[in-house]
Amino acid sequence: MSHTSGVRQAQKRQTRQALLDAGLRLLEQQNLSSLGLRELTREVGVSPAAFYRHFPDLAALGVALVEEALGSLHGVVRAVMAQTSDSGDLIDRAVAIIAEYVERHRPHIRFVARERYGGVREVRAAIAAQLHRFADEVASGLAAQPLSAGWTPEELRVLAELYVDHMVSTAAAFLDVPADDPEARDHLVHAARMRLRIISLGRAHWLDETV
Amino acid sequence: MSHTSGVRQAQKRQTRQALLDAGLRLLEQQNLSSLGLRELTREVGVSPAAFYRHFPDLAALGVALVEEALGSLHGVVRAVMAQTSDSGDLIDRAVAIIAEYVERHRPHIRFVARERYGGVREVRAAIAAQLHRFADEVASGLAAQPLSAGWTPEELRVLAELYVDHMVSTAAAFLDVPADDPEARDHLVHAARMRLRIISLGRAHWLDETV
DNA sequence: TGTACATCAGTGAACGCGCGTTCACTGATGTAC
DNA sequence: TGTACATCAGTGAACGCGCGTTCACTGATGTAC
Repeated sequence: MSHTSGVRQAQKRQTRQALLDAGLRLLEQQNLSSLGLRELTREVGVSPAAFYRHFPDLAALGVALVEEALGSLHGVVRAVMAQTSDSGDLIDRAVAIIAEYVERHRPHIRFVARERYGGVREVRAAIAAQLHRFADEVASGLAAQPLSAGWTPEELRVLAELYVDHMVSTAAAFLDVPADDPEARDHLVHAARMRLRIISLGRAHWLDETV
Repeated sequence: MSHTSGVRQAQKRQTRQALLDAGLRLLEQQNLSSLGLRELTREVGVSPAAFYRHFPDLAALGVALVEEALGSLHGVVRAVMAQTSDSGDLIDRAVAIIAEYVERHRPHIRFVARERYGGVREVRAAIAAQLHRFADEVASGLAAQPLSAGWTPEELRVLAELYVDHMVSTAAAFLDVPADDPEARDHLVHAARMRLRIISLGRAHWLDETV
């Protein structure tokens, strides 16, 4: 029908996606820098040479996986930050959202945790850029809150990074919880909430100190 | 002279240490799981087979590097925690100590950051065990402080983990600062202090909430 | 002190293996008329 | 609609290479007497 859709184009996209999916699957057990090109194409069921029709090398596939893993989280972060107050309710909801996101995207999150300080420069840079964007989004969400009156932009930025750090280390902690251990999960949820409350309490009293 | 010293024993230790040193050097640029045994022994100047006189495989060498990297930090952590108050002074000193430790053990810290969620199970487990011990040490240091009156052991543990998390992510951030950029370094020191102050403020007001 | 034997850290050659990349190709899809 | 040519995703064979591990060995160090 329409020449823009294109059977060929659709099939190519399909193979590309199969490479990404198989890569993610194989990367649950290993590093990107130890993943083999032949190992990957074998898993997909195409010839090794076919890989080059989609990516110049495995680093480029890794960068694409970063986008897949974190791209859709920006909307989530902005939505959470748009909610009004910093009450206990909001904290509980934020933790629940992180926990659920990790559970539904476990391989993606594991990949990001592994490669954040991993051996492939391009992938490290892509992850750092995404986390930087998260901090931007949290910072501008914080700036809109009444509690932030009297804070300099630099101070808000530091606070935002603290929240993002907390989000990352909480997500990484959830990775270690087996899917069938709700008790350990609850324990982690409880600890994450407490940590967030401590940070938020510190935030509320920050200006006391200097006045 | 003494049969316990032993020239042979000393030479063996020397080669073992050369393997560890060369490993650390090579791991500045790559993962443990992509480090080659032949690559390592070539760097040291021994035959590939010589490696097996010291370690069963590269994972065991990784575990030894974890001990080398973090073993000596426990004394430092306990010393910092033994100091009396949670004043601004103490925070500044703690941050300075982290910054200095990272600067003096850059390759070790980089290795730990890389392999914390890396591809080698034994090494991940060794790092997790060390961080667990740090949290224990911080928790028992906190318990001795007057400010901790009214806290349950579980709450103190969560707080300790928050401090350890902060220590880890601060150390990782210092890794990205080039050695010849004191301005970026100062910026990081400032941000790390602020984050620690926010956490400590939250700690000081924790009991307000539930009273 | 001297001698005869034991230990064992390190050697060097050999093995089979899977790797990343290249290349000319095939045949289904797309395009022009 | 039908035909002739262009495009290009995927093939399969070939390449040279470095890998981890094994093995019988060598020769300096250690030990017993």
